Amino acid sequence: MQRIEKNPFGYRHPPLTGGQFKYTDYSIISGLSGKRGKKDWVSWADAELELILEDTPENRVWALSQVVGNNEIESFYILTLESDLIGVLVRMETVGVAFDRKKLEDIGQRIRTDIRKLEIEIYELVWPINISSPKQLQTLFFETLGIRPLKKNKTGYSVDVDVLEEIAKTHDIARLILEYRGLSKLSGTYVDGLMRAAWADGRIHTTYDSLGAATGRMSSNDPNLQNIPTGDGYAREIKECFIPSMDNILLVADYSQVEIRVLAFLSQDQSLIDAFQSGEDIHMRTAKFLFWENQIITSHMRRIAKTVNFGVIYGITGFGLAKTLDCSVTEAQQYVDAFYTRYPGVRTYYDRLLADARTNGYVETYFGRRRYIPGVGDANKTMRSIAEREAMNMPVQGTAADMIKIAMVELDRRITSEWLQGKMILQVHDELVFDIPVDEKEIFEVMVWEVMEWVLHSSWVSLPIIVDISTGDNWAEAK
DNA sequence: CGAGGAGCGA
DNA sequence: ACGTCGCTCCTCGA
Repeated sequence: MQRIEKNPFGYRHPPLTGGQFKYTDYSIISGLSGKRGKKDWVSWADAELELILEDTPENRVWALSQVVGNNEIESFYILTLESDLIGVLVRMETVGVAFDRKKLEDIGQRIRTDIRKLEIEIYELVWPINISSPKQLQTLFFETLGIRPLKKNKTGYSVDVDVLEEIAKTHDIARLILEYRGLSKLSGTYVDGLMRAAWADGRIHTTYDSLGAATGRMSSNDPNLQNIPTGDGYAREIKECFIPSMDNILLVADYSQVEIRVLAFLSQDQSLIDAFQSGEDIHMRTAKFLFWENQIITSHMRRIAKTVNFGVIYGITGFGLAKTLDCSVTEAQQYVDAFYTRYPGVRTYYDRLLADARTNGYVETYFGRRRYIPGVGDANKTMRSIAEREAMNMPVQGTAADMIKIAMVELDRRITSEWLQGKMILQVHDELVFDIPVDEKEIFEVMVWEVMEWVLHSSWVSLPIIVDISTGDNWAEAK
């Protein structure tokens, strides 16, 4: 059998302004067995990949087994899904997203002006200092100003946003530094970064790593388009720079609270399912459980409930929740306990999940994607707790990732078979963005809605999956 | 050039 | 120790 050299199916993108090239790894084997620790991918270099070209079930499983060993073969469904997704991602990367560089340049100038003003204000209070140096800020606050440190990190005392918010109550300079930080982030990562990333064709072409996360989520890099700011002000203006192609509009479709719905689906908790079937606001429902059933729920109470809902998915502890909510550990623990009391199926689901993880050494999504978690058997309590949170989170995050990947493959297929001009251009974990002609708006709305909601259905439980769709002349408007 | 801190998103 | 998953920018020291 002929051995194929590494990256035989490499796809080369059109040249950048500076004559650089981007390269999309076209292999389907890389990483399919999941990470064993940070960045510890299974190598696929020695697989005989021509078998994958033949694309038969036996060949795929054989090729995979050459790399990962027979005991850790991924489900065939996931292997097929990842294989099918490769071409979809290549098309998305190649099309890219249109980008308004002039507008970003203008935004950048205004941000830089604001930064200079802030620098002057800060330097009137302290000079000399590098505001971007945590080390120097540490010296300023905890030695020069004699403030009591709140939080430690590996190298000393933290000066992150939580700490500075606290210091800002008594020292104005902390507030200025926070403003400076925010603007610096926008200027460096988003204005300068995106300006560098824009191609001569006036578009930005990210690169997706289909197996970028250990849970099955994708990641995006060069540039990362999955962490474009969402806020108001400059952040919103930056997002407005992402625009449709000439005469087109952007259509954004995003899953509503998909991870909590997935938790309801996986755990089969009747109370959680009822909440979604009734169409009630899930955070409001949890708030009623955590506080008094008939009491008026304030926005503050709803915020706590929302934090608890998300926290549970991450395997949060009373201590961690207390830190997030800035309340006592006792109070936070009461919230966590109340959640599990009112959604008892979630507790039994997690108990069963962790027991299975200890038995099998892995957890898996509804569709059979696996993550190996050796740490669940670790003698060290800290290591074991970390592993348990990973085990609890993966099936939820991973099933949501499976869902949107399945939808992407199906939507790509329909766009092609129905000869539509619109294109799928971006994925942000629970959101898909399409660049479409105005006259395809209704077709896309119906099609995207149908496919995205269809991917998680079963005969024994009816759980509503809700997709919100909106359109606009830029990414901020369409969101 | 890499580690660490920080901050942006889901 | 203390909530999951990522990527990129900056500083600082080898």
